[in-house]
Amino acid sequence: MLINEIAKITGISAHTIRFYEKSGLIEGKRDESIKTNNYFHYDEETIEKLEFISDAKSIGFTIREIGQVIDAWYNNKYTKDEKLSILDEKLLSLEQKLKEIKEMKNQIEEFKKDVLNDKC
Amino acid sequence: MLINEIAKITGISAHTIRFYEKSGLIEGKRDESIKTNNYFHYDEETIEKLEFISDAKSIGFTIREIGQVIDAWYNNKYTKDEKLSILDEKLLSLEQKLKEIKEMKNQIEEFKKDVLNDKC
DNA sequence: TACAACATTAGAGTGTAGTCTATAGTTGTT
DNA sequence: AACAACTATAGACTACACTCTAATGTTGTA
Repeated sequence: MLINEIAKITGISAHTIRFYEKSGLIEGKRDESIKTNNYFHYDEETIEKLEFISDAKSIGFTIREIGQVIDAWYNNKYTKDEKLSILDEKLLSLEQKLKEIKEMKNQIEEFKKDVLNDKC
Repeated sequence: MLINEIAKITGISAHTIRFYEKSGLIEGKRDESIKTNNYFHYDEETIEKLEFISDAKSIGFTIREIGQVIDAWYNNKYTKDEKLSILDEKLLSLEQKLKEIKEMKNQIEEFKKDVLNDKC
């Protein structure tokens, strides 16, 4: 797949995909048998990664954090223990986010009560 | 309270407090009886607001969103119905965030399984 | 073969949310 | 009165995450 095809599938613009590539989140391969151009080719795994990136961004992970998780998932940049420790750290921060969001829900429910009771 | 006192209490720098003030999230009052300076004075309510801002930022609300909630909570910029509708909208988006975070937790659990089973 | 549609790169520009600097004036202590 | 510590304002600067432009080259269709 060339960049525009994967862009269409994922709904992420070619510009942004190139930005993610420069940021080290994904990696296209060049077809060495083709000498006339140096187009990048992307595979199914890249689609998975881009979908993960969208999800992770939407919950507030930074590019750097997403890169760590992707490396822990796909690459051999880390040992098994390092991978597990990165993933556990992310799980912890997700727990924390869950807690914060639940607290915020309660607080906004309180605001609602105040509004209903004309207290503000 | 002057700016440095409220900064110390909330742990938010005076610079950032001024930035929030310019952004319309909080509002200091000037003491009209003092003619020699135009220092801003802040009250307990501003501390509450700043603490809310910290919490809301941490779960990914933008300044604009935080401003809406603060206006729905404290100001008479909106009618009762408008206030309730803003707060309900935020509750919905928090529900959505909860869902996304739970899904992400599951996905990272899957990554962990793959790492444990040497599948990546 | 013309030419639209695609590809690459470097680098500029945008919006958000601060963060810092410079300048100038004020307050409180010695 | 001197001086440190505070205050306000404007505007410059930063980091992040895009988003776009320009220049240049390649591919596929009429």
